[in-house]
Amino acid sequence: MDGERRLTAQGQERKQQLLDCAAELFAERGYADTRVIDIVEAAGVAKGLFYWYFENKEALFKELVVSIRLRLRQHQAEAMDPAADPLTRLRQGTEASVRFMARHATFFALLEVENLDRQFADVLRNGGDVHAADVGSLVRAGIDAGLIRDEDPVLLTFGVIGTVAYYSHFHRTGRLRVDVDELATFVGRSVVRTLAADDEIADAICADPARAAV
Amino acid sequence: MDGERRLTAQGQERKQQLLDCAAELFAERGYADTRVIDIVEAAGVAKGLFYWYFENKEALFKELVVSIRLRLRQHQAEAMDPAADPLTRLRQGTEASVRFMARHATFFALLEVENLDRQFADVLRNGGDVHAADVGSLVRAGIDAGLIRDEDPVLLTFGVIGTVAYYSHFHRTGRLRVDVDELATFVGRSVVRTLAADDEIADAICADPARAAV
Amino acid sequence: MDGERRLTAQGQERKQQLLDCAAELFAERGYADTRVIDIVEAAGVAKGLFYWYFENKEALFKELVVSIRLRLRQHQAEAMDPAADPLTRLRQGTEASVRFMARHATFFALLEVENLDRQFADVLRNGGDVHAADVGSLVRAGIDAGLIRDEDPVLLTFGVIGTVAYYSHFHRTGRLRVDVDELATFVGRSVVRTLAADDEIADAICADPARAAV
Amino acid sequence: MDGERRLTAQGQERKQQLLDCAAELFAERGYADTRVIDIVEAAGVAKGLFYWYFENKEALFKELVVSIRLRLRQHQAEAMDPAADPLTRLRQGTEASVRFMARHATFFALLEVENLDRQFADVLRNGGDVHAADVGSLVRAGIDAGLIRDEDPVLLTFGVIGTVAYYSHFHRTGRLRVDVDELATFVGRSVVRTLAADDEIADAICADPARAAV
DNA sequence: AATGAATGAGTATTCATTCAT
DNA sequence: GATGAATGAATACTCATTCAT
Repeated sequence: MDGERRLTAQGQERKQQLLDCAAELFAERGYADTRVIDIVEAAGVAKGLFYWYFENKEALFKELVVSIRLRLRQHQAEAMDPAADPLTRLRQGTEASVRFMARHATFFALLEVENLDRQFADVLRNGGDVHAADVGSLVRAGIDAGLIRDEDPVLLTFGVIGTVAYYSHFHRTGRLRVDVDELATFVGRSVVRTLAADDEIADAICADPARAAV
Repeated sequence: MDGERRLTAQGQERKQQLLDCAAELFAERGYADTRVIDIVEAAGVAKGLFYWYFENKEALFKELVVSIRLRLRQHQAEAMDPAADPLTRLRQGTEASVRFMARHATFFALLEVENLDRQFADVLRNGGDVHAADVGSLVRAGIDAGLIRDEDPVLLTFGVIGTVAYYSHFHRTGRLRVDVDELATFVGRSVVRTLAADDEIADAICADPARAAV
Repeated sequence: MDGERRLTAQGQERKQQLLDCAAELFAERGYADTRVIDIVEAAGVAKGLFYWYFENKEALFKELVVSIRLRLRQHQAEAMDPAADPLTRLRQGTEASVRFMARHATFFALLEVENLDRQFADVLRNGGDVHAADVGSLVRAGIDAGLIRDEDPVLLTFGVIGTVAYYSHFHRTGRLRVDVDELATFVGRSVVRTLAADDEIADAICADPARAAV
Repeated sequence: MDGERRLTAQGQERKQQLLDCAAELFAERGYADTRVIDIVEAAGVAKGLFYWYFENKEALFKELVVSIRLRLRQHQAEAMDPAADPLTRLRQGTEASVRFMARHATFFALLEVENLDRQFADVLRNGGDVHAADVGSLVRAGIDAGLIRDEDPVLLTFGVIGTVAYYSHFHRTGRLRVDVDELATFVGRSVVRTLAADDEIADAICADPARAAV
């Protein structure tokens, strides 16, 4: 109704509290199986208060998604050495993504709602497109630099995104029982090897010990 | 209560009809947004008949999942040359999977429910595990034959599965606008390149024109 | 539809089989919780056959009630010495009733439906009225003979009926854990004592060892 | 889930209103034939509110049963002279019960569900057991005092309970068309006469004009 | 800001009964 | 007589959202 409600500091906290409780519950049970009353009970407030902070359940979810996407992107940016070559940057971004997704596993379970619920297609798609653009420009730069195989950059781009997403998924759902560090390194190298124009380049990039610590 | 109802030929047809209608609707609108009445209306029968053939909505869904998994596996088996080396077989199976999933895109949208709905975790997980075992044994054989990089076979296996799944997903959801043949070939090669012990092997396997036509 | 269908000998048997199965199930679970399909499954026949023998579920129930009532009445008649005085006859009838109801406990659980389901009020009421008339005439004869207290015969009559019914109920439902013979004797004496004009008469009647063996 | 919801004064009223409406409807049509919507419509509230106050239809019914039982017991307690002998107290309790059950005939029709619906067996049984214990201790005291015949106290106890229940039943269902006062007096005397050790005692107790006016 | 009572649209499931074969 | 597929009316319960206080 208000579009954007002006909140006091205390109000901000309350809202964040609701967002956090909701995120955890959504991740645990999924969107449909999490009732508004579950969220407010987890936060220890009355049902009516939910609608003081959020338009409705859907709005909260979208807010959650946008915020997670944003934080992931920031994390990736911080992990990538601006001075490095595109393929190294991709490796760094990949490792950072795997780590971040493992650390916020509950959050990312949410994003997979995408596949199901048409009602969220737009928010999710939008976030995905931004990410695809980020990766895409690196891939193109890598091709131009002769580091990455000269194939359809769109296909290569989705390969990178998919690899990260799927390994994270299997890790999160417990099918892949390995250490996060090991996983991040493996996925980073895997991406490099798939993209690299030849073995030599791949080996060189993979050998580089300077990987982001985030 | 009945476990397995004995059906006449006509009954079998009716049941299949309901399964088909349901599959289409599930794919279109998702599981939750497809009501039982939608299914029976699509089939042109009365509501009560649904419960003659199925315990409930959930049971129908599970039956659907199991059947699709089964058909995919058969398709893969047919596509793989029993006489070929493991890596070639993986390439054949990968291509066949991409094609099959593209052809039955509506069906496979369903399988992604997995991520969301805990109530189906077991059926879906089970199907996934069977598949993982299939791929895993090929990967191991490939490593033994020196064709595949000597790394953790479990990680490699999930890389293959994830690559196929994600490319199919992006293709199905329209983010990847390419021809199925092109996609299948690309994914097949991509998998080979990621797994192959070195460039030479990868090139040799990828150059082989003898790919399954299914 | 047919009102009265003409049945072959085999048909009669089939019908009786359905009646027996139904009686047992009704007694176990009550009328509402016994489905037609439970009855036919218990009898090992198809659902449709039920409606060959009975108008509907309600009709079967009523038929059951009438038949049980009839048998009880016959049993009582056989137990009562035609030559005996009214109070002795009441004692004999009472004992016989208790025994019969214990023997057919499952049947009699059914009759208590009366209290609940308005739809059966008439059949049940009707049966009860016949019984009340039987007992009533004995009570009146007893009063005339000076054996029974000179009070409102209607009240006394319902006292007899109620005493039998309630003791049988408590026995059937397991609240009263005594031997049937003991119970029958006790109830018989109890009725006599309540009705008898004085202690002497009561003692005399109760002392009489000649009780029906049915 | 909530166990016991904390209610405001207004809430208490609303809940009682629903209980009252439900009691009336249950009595009129029986439990099964009273739909939740009938109850809320009678109370003039929305369907959903029912589930704010009660877990479900069954829970409301059980609450109703417990409350009626409680009130009956209080009524009996008030009617019995603490200084009187056990047999007199039984007579007083009996008369009070008959009056109370006549006054709340609609309520007591409900309790007879017991016979049918296994789902309520426990609540009802429990209430009945408490009552049986109350009566039982008086019976035993009467035997010890030489006022009551020296027979199995359990059998005698159920005789008292059954007599009251059955007379009330016949009265409620219209088979016994007498004045409540007359009925109460009659049942009281009848119980006394059945229990009393001899005529003299019975006559003495019955002659006592000091009966409870409740 | 906060409460919690009130609303009501939405849906899976049951089961007696019918009927073509 | 017998089968079992087909029908459809009937109903309890959920939960997002609103609103008076």
